This record gives sequence, structure tokens and C-alpha cells, in this order.
Amino acid sequence: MSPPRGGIEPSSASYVRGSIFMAKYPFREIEKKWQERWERDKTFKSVEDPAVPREKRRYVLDMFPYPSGDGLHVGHPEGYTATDIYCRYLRMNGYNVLHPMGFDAFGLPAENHAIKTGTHPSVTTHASIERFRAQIKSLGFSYDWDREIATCESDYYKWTQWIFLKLFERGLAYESDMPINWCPSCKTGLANEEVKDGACDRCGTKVTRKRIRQWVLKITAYADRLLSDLDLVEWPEAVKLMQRNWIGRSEGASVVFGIEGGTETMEIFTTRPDTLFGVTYMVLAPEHPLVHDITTKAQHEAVEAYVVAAAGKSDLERTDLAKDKTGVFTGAYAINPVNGRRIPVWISDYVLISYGTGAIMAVPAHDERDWDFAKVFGLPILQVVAKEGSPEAKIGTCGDPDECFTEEGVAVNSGDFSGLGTADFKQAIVAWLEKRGIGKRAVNYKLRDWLFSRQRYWGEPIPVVHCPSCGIVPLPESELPLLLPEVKSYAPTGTGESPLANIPEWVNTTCPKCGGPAKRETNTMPQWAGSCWYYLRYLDPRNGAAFASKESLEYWMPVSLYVGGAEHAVLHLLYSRFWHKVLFDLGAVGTPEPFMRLVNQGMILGDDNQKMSKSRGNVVNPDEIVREFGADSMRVYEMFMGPLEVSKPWATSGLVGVSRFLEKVWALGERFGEDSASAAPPAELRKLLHKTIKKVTGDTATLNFNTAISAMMIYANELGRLETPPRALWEPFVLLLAPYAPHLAEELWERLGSGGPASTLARETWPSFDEALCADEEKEIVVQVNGKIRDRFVAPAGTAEPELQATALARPKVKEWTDGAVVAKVIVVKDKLVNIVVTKI
RNA sequence: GCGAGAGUGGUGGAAUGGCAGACACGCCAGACUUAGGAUCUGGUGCCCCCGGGCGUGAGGGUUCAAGUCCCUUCUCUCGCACCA
Repeated sequence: MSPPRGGIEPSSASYVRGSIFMAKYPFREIEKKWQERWERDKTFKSVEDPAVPREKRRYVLDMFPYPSGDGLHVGHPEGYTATDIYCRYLRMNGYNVLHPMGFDAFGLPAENHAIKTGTHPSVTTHASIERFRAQIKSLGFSYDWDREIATCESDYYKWTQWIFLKLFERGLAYESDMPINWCPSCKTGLANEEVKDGACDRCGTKVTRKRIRQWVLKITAYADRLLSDLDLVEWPEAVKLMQRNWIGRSEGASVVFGIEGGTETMEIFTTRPDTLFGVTYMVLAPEHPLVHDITTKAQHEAVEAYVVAAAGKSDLERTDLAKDKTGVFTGAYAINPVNGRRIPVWISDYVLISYGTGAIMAVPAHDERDWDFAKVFGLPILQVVAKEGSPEAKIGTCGDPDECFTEEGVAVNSGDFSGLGTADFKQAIVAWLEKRGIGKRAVNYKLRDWLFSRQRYWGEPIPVVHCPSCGIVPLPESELPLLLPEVKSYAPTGTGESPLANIPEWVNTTCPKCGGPAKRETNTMPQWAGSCWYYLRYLDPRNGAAFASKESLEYWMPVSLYVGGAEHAVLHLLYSRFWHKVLFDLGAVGTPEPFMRLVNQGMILGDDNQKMSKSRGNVVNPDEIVREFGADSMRVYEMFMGPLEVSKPWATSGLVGVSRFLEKVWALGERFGEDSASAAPPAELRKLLHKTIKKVTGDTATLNFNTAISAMMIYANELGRLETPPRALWEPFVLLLAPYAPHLAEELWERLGSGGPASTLARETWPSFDEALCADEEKEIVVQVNGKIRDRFVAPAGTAEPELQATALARPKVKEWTDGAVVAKVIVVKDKLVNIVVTKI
């Protein structure tokens, strides 16, 4: 292939129609050629070679995409490019690398599109997958495509269903008919994690409350391990913190209060058992079962009205912090176990039925929310904690407080406990309560069980049947996969029933246990189900007997590096960890955590610094970029924009700069000729080469791609100054560039005559550097007087401090600043600087 | 409100406590050119009496030396938000 030089005819393949831009190098031919060759030769196929020691294996994973109808946007390739560069770098360093790609293919967008257009979601999903795959391939990523998976394929979701059965067997999947978050637009229930600011995370519609039968996964049973095992993984602290906050562990005590004149008792959870003497009222959530039992006749009507009103409110209305507290007195009184005091029991929607016991002891003096409530209803406020060292703390008693004090301090007005510090009091009172059997140490979590069923069509059917005589019966494993049936209408019913409920021939079945007539479960699984374990299927994607063989699990797991967007910090990453731990307990996987290291790539914003969106009209289409500038330019630009982890705006002008760099490299390759082989490399450039190898090696290994590219640009610029680049300076550079611009590098490598038609540089040895050559023989020494730079001179590297000091002090320019002053101190930093501290006379 | 992160030229961004602004875009000047989002060379933080002075959101502090460490404060982004 002889590239055109100078003028290019419009008919040339390098001419891009609709653009006045003309490439100097034929990236389109080059990229096509190498992509075809990699595919033909299966260059990036991963094999479990037992000869490769464990420390030379890496599993590098991208968060797989949901193939939407819109195709890829420029944000997708950012993470994919990062992992691809890293994988190519690892292979050149002798690692055996597993780097797969697949598709998260069940989900609502395809189903909604199907309803609108009448095309089956399976058809649109497969079309989208085709499109995504082609787009991803156009960027030249080194995936092992033989391991591609799609979560909507029955040989994949067979194992999603299998894992569900395991969860069910272990009592981790159960039915419930609690009120749930319901999205009226998506017409399905949502998990807590899918609700953001009271709205559906997907479509933004305000969620309502609905009571329907649901499948729920007992993720709370793993709360403690999900929390503590965060210490095992190398993840961004921000993500760990988000998960810790989401799990929300809090330690305290549960305390039982008796009800006056009755046998009922009321259990509450508190993190401040040291404030028990300050309880002036109690509050039950409106849904609390005790409400009906203890409400007095006189209060019955008011209470009933409040309960009905609360039930009709959305969570958002109930949890709006700005609104005033509301509530109703039940007429009942509880007895404070620590002092026998009689305290009124109220109901209010500021107490949540789903946390703790759904009931609280109210200590208005030391809790903002109780304070607000007490102020609204004129309830007494009794201070029982005083600031350490305050006069109240000393005398152990005090008057009415005029503000709420929520910090720790010293107990007052607390009987024998007065004078104790908060921490000591907590220990003492828990012991006191435990001795009397009316309370104990307790731990509570914000984390709720995971609402797992969706009232929609395009998802994995839940593999259980409902039998009138046997109850809920799981399908035997041999009946998996339970296929998603073809339907004529997959429109959601909106009633809380899945469209599957309308297919009698599918719903009506026989009970696997008793053989009698039974009905299939008609809810489907949420989109998260398939993505919970896909990283395991890549290990052994065609295995019909297990989700993955023991050998493949043992060979590759855990994932060494996982790259994806921060939006999954809680959702996918928490769910996935949960399933993995269940599989670990089953002995099905060998590691407690799936993803050892996690990196979140930053978002690529539009050139207006706003989130890319169709409505803003600032979306950049990667296809156009690849067509006009080539995949290599796209890859290198996305990595050159800035650090991987931060958000940064797209600027096509910046892309042009990168494109020019690659063109310069191509032109350098053109200049490389016969005489290059023997040309002696200039010493300075040889040093620069070794410095560049060192910099690019270090920066690639640590994913600091932007500075690695900068180093390569500097080197290419210097190399460009030479008449003919010597081979010894050129070859290693081509290898350094290879992970970043693989198509261009392969072509240049081939032109170097390095191999036959089947060859590739994908497994060539990464260049090494000579540390001695990276060091400068001469150093520029900066001379400061009182911290300001006044002069500089060159000294041999390693010159001793006293010598540097003497040289600096003798410099005429320095003397101008030190004359007529007393040199108080001289600081010398070897190879760097001399700072002369003077005091004026 | 609570928690986390970030503020550096006209722009994206570089800087183990030791030359602030690498690299790139843009801009200016020149060269080459029928032409150009082409190429090459040089310049480009601000002010200036051309000696120098000032500069990393603002204000303080530690240090011989601070973009970097500490305190205060402002702004922006993200997460959580009556979880007792």
C-alpha cells in the first residue's frame, strides 16, 4: 500500500465525502486491514494455558453496554479504550489476558420500543446488538469475541434462573406484599436503589406507593459482609463510601416499653439509649400493627383518618423535609422502663415502618425531628444530656432547654446514671436493660431487601409455580431454561400483573411436586439480574453443564480490573457483590469478592460542558469521528483529553491535534528508509527515547494515559527534526504507540519488515529502558535568594552540596542580590536548587 | 441539612513540598502554497518605568521554599436526605 503524498484526488479512498478534511495517512484502509486480520487470525483469543503462572494472568473487564437503539455514544469507548490499551500493554509484557465483551440485553427500553412500533423486543434487541458490535469493532478493541454473551439468550438466562433457584433454596428469595415503589410510567415496581429523589431513576416519573405481590431478595442477610468485605477490594473511596452509606449500619439498643393498662408491648430501636430518661412521648408509624390495638375509642376516628391519609401519600410527600410535622395522639400511654414514667403514644408519618421496628422513643431535647414534632404539638421537652464542662453537667440537672442538643455529652436528670459520659452511659444502660430482659444491644441497617420482580415482559421468567396444594414450588433444574414465551401483546397491564399473565397456555401448568394443576409465576426479573453474574459466564460461555467450569473460575477469577461508569456505584455493584457472596457460600466461586480493582471513568460532556443529550443537541456520534479521523485518532484523543477518572468536555478541535500527531507519526514512517538502518542514533535522542519508554511504561501501567501520550508527542516531535530517523530510535517507539493506536502501529511495524502475513505486534516484547540512560549527566541548578529565582547554572549531576553552594554564591547575578546583606542560611538540594536566605543589614 | 470530590492561562489539562502552566487546542508573526480544519519556523499567564513586579477561587498559617501540607471561607459537581 503506497500512501499518497501531497495532493489527493477526490476519488481517493482517503477523501471523506461531505468533508473538506483530507487525511495524510490512509487510516481507513489501515484500520480495515488490521481489524480483518485480527479477526481472521483470532489474535486476541484467550486460552487457559496452565503454563502461564497465576501472577501473569489478568482478567480485565468493561461494564458491558445495554444495546439501545441509538447506538454507541462517545462516552462508551472511553472506558473500553482505557482497558484495551491496558490489555494490549499487558500482552506485550507477557501476560495472559482475558478481555471479553457482551450485552446487557433484557430491559425496558427495548420493550417500550416494541410496544410503540409493534416489533418484538427480541428483534429490536438483536438489531441493536448487531449495531453495537459493529461500532465497538470499528474501534479496534482487542476483545475475545468468541466469548461474547447476551443476557437475553436462553442459554445465558438458564443460569440466571439457576442462581435464582439457589437463592430460593437458601431462603434468600421470598414473596411479600408490602407497599412498594411503583413507577406509573414504566408500569412496574422498583427497587429502593432505582428511586432517586422520589422519582424513577430511568424515566424521572414520580413514584407512587402500591401494594402488590412481589418477589424480594434477602440482601439484608448479607449486609454485614457487604460492608466489611469492602476492605478487601481496591476501589475508589467514594464508591466504597456510597456503599457503606447505602448499607447504613447503625449500632444502638432495642428497648421494650409496656403499654399502660394492657398486655401489649412496644419495641423501639435507638442509637441513643443514654437519652432514655428524656423520653417524653412515643411515635408509631401509621402502618404499625399496634396502632389498631392501642388506640382509644375517643381517638379512633382521628387516628383512622390519619392512617388513611398517610397511606395515600407518596413517599416523596411523606419524606419532604420542608413540611411541618403531622401526627395524632392514640390516647394510649406507654411506661418508660427506666423510671416508670407515663408517656403518650402518637402516630406520625415521620416514623418509617420499614426501618427498625417502625416505632420510636422520642427525645425532643436531643433529636431534631422529635424537637420539631414536640414544638408543633406542645409536648414536653426534657434535657438529659449536657455539654461536657457546662454548669448543668456539673450539678447534674437543668431547666428547660431552648435549643436541641444532638451531640454527645454528660448525662443529667438521669437518676443514678447522671454524670456519666454518653459512651459510658450507653454501655451501662444496655447492661441494665439486658439484666431485666427489657432491652438489648441491637444493630440496624438502612439497606432494605431487594425488590426483585418486575411486572413486565422482556426479562427472565422467575422459575417457580404456584400450586394450590403445595404452595410455591421451584422448577427442577432439569426444566431450565424456562423460556420466555412468544406473545402477541407485551404491553404492561398496569394492574400489577405481568403481560405473561394473559397467556393461559403458558401460565397453566402442572406442579412439579404433586403433578396437579398449577400456575406459573408471571413476574419477570429486573434488568440487574443478568448483569449480576455476567463476568462469570465470560469464563466459560458455552458450557451447558454449569455456569462456568471450576477450572476456568480457578484460572481467571477474580476480575483484576473493572472499568465502568460511576452511576453503578450502588446498584449493579452492590447486587453483583451480593450474588457473588451467595455463590461463594455455595462453593460455586472461590473468592468472596468479584472485582478486586474498580476504576470509574469520568463522563465525557458535550462541548458546552453539559451532559450529552439529544435534547441539548450536543451529542457526538463516534461513527462520524471514526469515519473522518479514524479509530486511532478517536482512541488517542479520548485518552489525551485528561485523566481517565474525571469528567471532561469533548472538543473536536482537540481531536484535530491528536490526529495531526498520528499523521506526523505516519510521515515519520514514510521518511524511514534504507539508510535508516545504519544511521547512528544521536546521543541526546537516545536518552530521550529511554526517558520516553520509562514514562510511557509507568503511565500506561497506572492508567495515566494522557501524560503517556504527551511523552510520545514530545518524542515524535524531536524525532521529526532528524533527516532520517535511525531504526533503533524508531522501532521501540512504534511498540510504545501500539496499545494506543494499534492499527497505525501494526502497519508501521509491518513496514519495518518485522514479520510475514500472519504476524502482528500484539505479542511483541514491550521495549525496555536503561535507567542509566534516563538520568541526565548535567543538571540545571536554580539559584534562589529568599525563595525567589535570581539565577541558574548547569552542574554535573551529583555535584556535592558544598560545591553547588560555592558556585551559587560566586555567581555575579547572585551577588547583586546578596551584597550588603547577611547570608543567614543556605539550603542546597542536590541536582535541583540552592536557596540563599539573607537578612538585610 | 449531612457526606464526598473539585476549583491552575482564552480552552482541555501538566507539575515525588524545590523553575507553575509540560503536551495539545486556540491566537499572533513569518515561510511555503491555486487552495486548506495542510505543512514548517518562532512567539503566546498578567502588569511593567524592561531592572523587575504579580500570579494556581478568597483569607490566614506552617516552611528556607506551598498549586501541593494545616485552618477558615466561597463556588461548582456528585451522592444521601425524617433511617431514630
